[in-house]
This record gives sequence, structure tokens and C-alpha cells, in this order.
Amino acid sequence: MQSKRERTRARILQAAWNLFQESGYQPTSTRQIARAAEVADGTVFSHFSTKLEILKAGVQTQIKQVIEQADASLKGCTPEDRLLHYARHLYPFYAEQAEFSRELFKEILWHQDELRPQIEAFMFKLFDAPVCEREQVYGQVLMDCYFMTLLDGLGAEEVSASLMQERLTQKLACFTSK
Amino acid sequence: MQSKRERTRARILQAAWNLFQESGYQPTSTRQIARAAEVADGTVFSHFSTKLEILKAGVQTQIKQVIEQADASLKGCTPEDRLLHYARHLYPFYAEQAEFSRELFKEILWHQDELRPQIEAFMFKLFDAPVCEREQVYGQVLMDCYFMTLLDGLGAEEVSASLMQERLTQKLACFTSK
DNA sequence: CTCCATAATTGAGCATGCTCATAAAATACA
DNA sequence: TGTATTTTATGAGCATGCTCAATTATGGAG
Repeated sequence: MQSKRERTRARILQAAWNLFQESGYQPTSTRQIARAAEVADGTVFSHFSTKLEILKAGVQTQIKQVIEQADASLKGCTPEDRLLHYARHLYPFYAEQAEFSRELFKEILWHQDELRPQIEAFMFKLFDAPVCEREQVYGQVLMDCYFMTLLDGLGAEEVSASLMQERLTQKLACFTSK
Repeated sequence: MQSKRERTRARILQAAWNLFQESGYQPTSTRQIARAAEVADGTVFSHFSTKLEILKAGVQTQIKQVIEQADASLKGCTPEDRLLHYARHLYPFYAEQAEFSRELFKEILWHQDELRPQIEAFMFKLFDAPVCEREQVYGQVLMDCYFMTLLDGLGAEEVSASLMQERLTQKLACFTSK
């Protein structure tokens, strides 16, 4: 059985997630979260160091599932096909949770000690072999396109995953057609 | 002669810029700025809607100069050469003002109504002709590399403009060598 | 100069994210 | 069981960015 601490943490996370979904991340105050979770204001921060960490915890469990799904159904041999495959799974998720994604990327961009390993792992999946120097750089270019297309799409007033996929497809065509 | 309002604004901007340089953006409070500019707290916000707007105003005048310099000395014919040319001018600036750049990009990324026109203009400079469909997409890919290399570099603990230039050069080589 | 309307400035006050000394609860050990 | 120690929880309090009703300065018309 989970310890009392774990249960309190879960309550906070659940309450926060509900409120975030209902009213958005920014408009939800940590006091509201505390009240909804029936704990004191300070308790929230004894479980999560930051308001953003709460969001991160919530989103990460979801994203993990999406990635696992994508991993499981991975088809295509070329790195480009595979990148598109992941985009088809992940873009819709990011798009649906646009505000959360924006908030997270804001922070995470500057802490690539968190992002970098994920990117490395991602590149391994694209080439599924220890990548050589040349492939490494090309992989970076692919990732650049993947991320910029995503960031760009998340900034639009009408966030559309399909538009993002289309854009990425066009960009990737630059490489394969030459 | 500039109106009193303009002079107050200038005083605030100057005071803010000094403090930002001295102690950084985040550690400087708007109250400190007000005190240094010898105005009331509220006055600051009657001239700038947001703390970030102050920073933006300060940085933009500087960046304009750097861009003009780059424009004036523009050499090279291929889009890749030109992109690198701009990188050689702009990366060092962003790197030197790393904290400011990070703070600004955080916000600006999601308001591409501010960023988009600048990017469009930038692409025009790269191709110096009304770009066709195909070039448009390729230009986007170039920009993606330009920005991701920049963002990536700004996130490192040791921000190095020359490293960023090197990385961008490598990426661009993917295109020209094929 | 005097009056008045408009523009600029003021600073008390608000909600926020987060801290930290204290209190309560759980646990370990006798 | 009873006591000591460690782990959790508490909530008053802090500094922050920003607001807004009230106040003061500005400058133009009579």
C-alpha cells in the first residue's frame, strides 16, 4: 500500500490536474489547488518544488503513454518516415494540450539536461543503430525541423496538429527528393 | 525637444538597463527600477505595460544595430552563405546577452505575430527574390536550423557563439554536399 | 493671470508563487 | 506501553509584478 505521503501527493496532483483542465494552467492558483486537495498551502510545495513541476508530473505520465503507443506501432525504415510516424502520434497530443505544452517548453528549452537525453534517445530510434558522425548531424537537422514545426504550430491562434504534420512533411520532402 | 513624458520614459529605460546589466533581469525588481529612475512604482507601468517590455525595448535598439551592420556587410550568394553571415553577427550578440535572450524567446516564441514578419523579411534577404513555393519550404528548413541551433546554444551552461556557428555550419553542410 | 480639461504621476493595495519556523503525526526503539 | 526521533503538514508571512482611484502637473483658451 502506498504511504500516506504518496497518497497526499496523488491527491494534490489529481486536484491540480482537474483544475488545470477546467480553467487552464495560469489561471489556476496554487491556493486553489491546495484547497481542492484539502491540504495547506505549504503542503503543495513540500511535494512539488514548483507549480510547473505539478504540471510536468501530470503531463509526463500522459506523454509516456503516447510515446509507448508510437514505439509499439513503429513502421517505416527511413529516418524521415519514422520521424513523421512520431509526429503523427505526438503532435496531436501537444496540440490538444497547447497551453500546457507552451508552458512546459518555455522552461524546458533552457534545461537541455532534461531535454538532451530524450533527444538522443529519439535519434537512436530514428536510425536504430549507433549513429555515425554524419548521421548524427543529419539527425539533428531532422530534430530541428521536428521541434520548430511544433513550436511554430503551438504559437498559432488556431493550433492544428494536421497542419503541423503537413508542414513537417513538406520540409522532409526537401531531403528525400534531392 | 522631447516631451516630459519621453524623458521620464528614457530615464526608466536607462535605469532599468543599468540594473539589468549589473544584476541580471530576474533579480532586478520593478521597484528597484522605479527607485533608480526616481519615479513611483506605478509610473514604470504607465510607460511599459510589462517588465518584459522594458527589456524588449532595451534589446531591440541594440539588435537593430547589429542587423544593420550585418545587412551592410552582406556577402555571399547562396542562401546558406548568407544565413551563416547573419549567424556570425547575431549569435555573438545573443550569446553575450544570454539571459536576456532566453527571457525574450520564452515569450516571443508564442507570439509569432511579432516573430513571423521578421522571419519573412529574413527569408527575403536570403533569397533576395520573391521566393517560390519550393524555396519557401527550403527557407523554412534553413530558419529551423538557425533557430534551433541558437536555442540549443543558449541553453548550454557555457554559452558559446563560436560553438553555435560551428554547429550551424555542420548542419548546412548536409544540404550543400548532396 | 485664471480657470479648466487633459495628461502624467503617485503609492497604497491586490493576488500570486513560494519560504520557513512551528506544530502535529508517524515511526523506531525501550 | 511510553518516550525520543524523524517525517509531514501547517499557515502566517515575504517579495514580486501589476492595478487603479486619487492627486498633481501641464498647457491652452478667455
